[in-house]
Amino acid sequence: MTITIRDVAKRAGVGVATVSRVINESELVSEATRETVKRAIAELNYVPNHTARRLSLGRTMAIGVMVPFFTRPSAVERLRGISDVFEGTSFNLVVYSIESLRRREQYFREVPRGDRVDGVIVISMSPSADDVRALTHSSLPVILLDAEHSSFISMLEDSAHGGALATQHLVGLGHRRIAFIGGPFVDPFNFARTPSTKRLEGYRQTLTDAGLPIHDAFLGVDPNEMIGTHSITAARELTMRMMRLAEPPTGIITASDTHAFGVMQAARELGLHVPGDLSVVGYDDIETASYVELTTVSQSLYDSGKRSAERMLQLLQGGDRTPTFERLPLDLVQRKTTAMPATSHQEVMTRQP
Amino acid sequence: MTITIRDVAKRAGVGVATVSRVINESELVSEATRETVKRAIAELNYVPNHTARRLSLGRTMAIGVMVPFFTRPSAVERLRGISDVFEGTSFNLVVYSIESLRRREQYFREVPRGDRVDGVIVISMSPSADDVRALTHSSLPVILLDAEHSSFISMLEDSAHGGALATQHLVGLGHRRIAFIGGPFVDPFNFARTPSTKRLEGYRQTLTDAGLPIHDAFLGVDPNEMIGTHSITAARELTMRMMRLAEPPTGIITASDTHAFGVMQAARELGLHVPGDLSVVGYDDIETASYVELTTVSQSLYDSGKRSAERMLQLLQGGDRTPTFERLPLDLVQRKTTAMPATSHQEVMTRQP
DNA sequence: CGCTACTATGAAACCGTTTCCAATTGGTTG
DNA sequence: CAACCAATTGGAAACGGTTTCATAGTAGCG
Repeated sequence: MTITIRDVAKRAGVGVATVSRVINESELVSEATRETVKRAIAELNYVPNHTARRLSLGRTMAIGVMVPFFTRPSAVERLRGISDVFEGTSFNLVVYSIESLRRREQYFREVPRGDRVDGVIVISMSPSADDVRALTHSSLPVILLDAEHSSFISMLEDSAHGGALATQHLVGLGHRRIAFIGGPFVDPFNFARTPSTKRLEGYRQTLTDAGLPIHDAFLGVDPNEMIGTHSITAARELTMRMMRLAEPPTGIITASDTHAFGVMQAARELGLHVPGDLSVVGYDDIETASYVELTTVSQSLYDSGKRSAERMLQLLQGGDRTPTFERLPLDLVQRKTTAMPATSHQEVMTRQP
Repeated sequence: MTITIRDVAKRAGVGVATVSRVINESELVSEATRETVKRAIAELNYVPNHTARRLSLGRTMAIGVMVPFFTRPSAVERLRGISDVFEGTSFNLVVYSIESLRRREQYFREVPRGDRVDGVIVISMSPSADDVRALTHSSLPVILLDAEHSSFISMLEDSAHGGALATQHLVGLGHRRIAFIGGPFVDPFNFARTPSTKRLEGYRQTLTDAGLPIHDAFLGVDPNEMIGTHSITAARELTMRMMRLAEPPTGIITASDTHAFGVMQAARELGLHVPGDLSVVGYDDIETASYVELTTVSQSLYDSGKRSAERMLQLLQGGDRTPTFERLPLDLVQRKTTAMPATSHQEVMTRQP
């Protein structure tokens, strides 16, 4: 049915080995035969079978990215960075989207075997002891992005610091009643603490340092199990509730830009002006954040994706594989959703019993 | 190095064929040997080599999605729909992201060969004559999403109708000076007309039908070659220019939500209130559109992705492959960026010479 | 002119599965 | 008890490439 290397060999009147050499641009072929073979390839419209090649080569020319919910905005940004790097190479990018515990287990079992990819970038997942065994057993190069483990090259932001950055920004503007909305706090896939947890810690620490009280009513916990799913509506409802308190917050910091969008939606519905009546700080700096002029903590998602892919490329070319830890940069990007608290508004609200 | 089916066979004291039968849950193995083999597999921690299996089987258990710039919001939405469907099956999803003409050609040449995937979903690309040949030559099932060709099952919205919907909405609200911002009008990858072009047609037709004039100054052409790249800044600048006209538009319809975001950004910078001073209509209804309460033409991106994946699943199970055309539904989603034109503002502006 | 050294080439082994086909076994039937 | 049948089983041939290794041919050199 399909044309194989043998058909080409027959047509060109040479052996299969020679055809293979021509395909792989080996030097060991005379100019004359090379031409003959190339013509035969063109005439038959032959394309080498990828699977067969993989099998015999032992290499796949593909790198795998394992990522939970790859359509989440932050995942998309990182993937864009990774994709842009591999675009220029002969490596293919295979995205393993993890949307259930079953898939997670399956992929951690199968992908590292090395018969599917030549390297793995794991995003936003702390590998379990079993995972580590699976990953190290194969001798595949591994990079952890937005996660950390002593056995692998890891790249991660300092979430607590990020939470502190956001909080300090509001404190600096004069806010004294600052709420936090975020979650989930436990990763449903590996039961580890999520970055949200640490961002919350940074928030608490900053308030304490500033001598400000920590109110339970100012902690909004997104009850969703899945990261990024419906976090907008969750944040919207939490905000609604908070803003109806006798003494509502004047500023809200969030654990993700998506949460921040929910907060802003609630503000709109309540007729509150941002930042006049309420300041909002996001986290991640996804592309959309700039459309709506959201003040946010920038994770340089795109750049970190790019960086991890470049690092992977080095590893594939025999680069040093000793585990290193890279602290990703974090910046507060001030846009137009934060301002000094409106004292007038504050007074009006406090007068309510 | 790695353990193969032969190692298992040796350990279990059986032939490789038997081991293979156990793996594939064939009935033709006695209960006793099945147990022995299973134990051996467990002891050796054996996992079948995926590539070898593919080669031997001729099936890949993967379906490919070819899509330009898969991190574009609209592409992400469609992918999410597709991904959600395949999540429940044993098929893997392989995304072929097309970011250059070179890649486009490479993928159209290689992917349809059938040694990589068992089926192809092509998004937002009209296949050229060569592509059609390549796609039909292999006997792979093919589905076109957001594109149309008589040789394949196609699913596409009526862009002209969508452009008309948006325009009619503004006309109905009483707007008489309506601008259009969109582009690119030619797909850089296949030199075909883009949906933008047809949306523009719908806009023009509607204005003509309503007896309204068509001003050249009210046509904003996004000069970007690449779909979705920097369309925000392009739209922002086009809006800036338009709003400084002696008689600026009171409403702007766009060829994508991203363009609409650019329009809104410009409005904010000019101190114009949306929808009080300017009405804005987007196109696509990407997730972000609802955050910012953008009135837009909904393409049901997620649903269309889902639909195409389900259809593919049917084909893979031997479903009918005769080319059909499915017109995707289109709806105007009215949110909060459109309203009646402000007559006062209009008057003020028209008085300027 | 004979020997060596090197280049170009093809046959065959290999990668790790699945599957066809033949062989063995044990049980049933006439 | 011979013959036949069904149920298991294993050897070997695919699948379509790459690569080792041996060999034929040729050029260089003394």
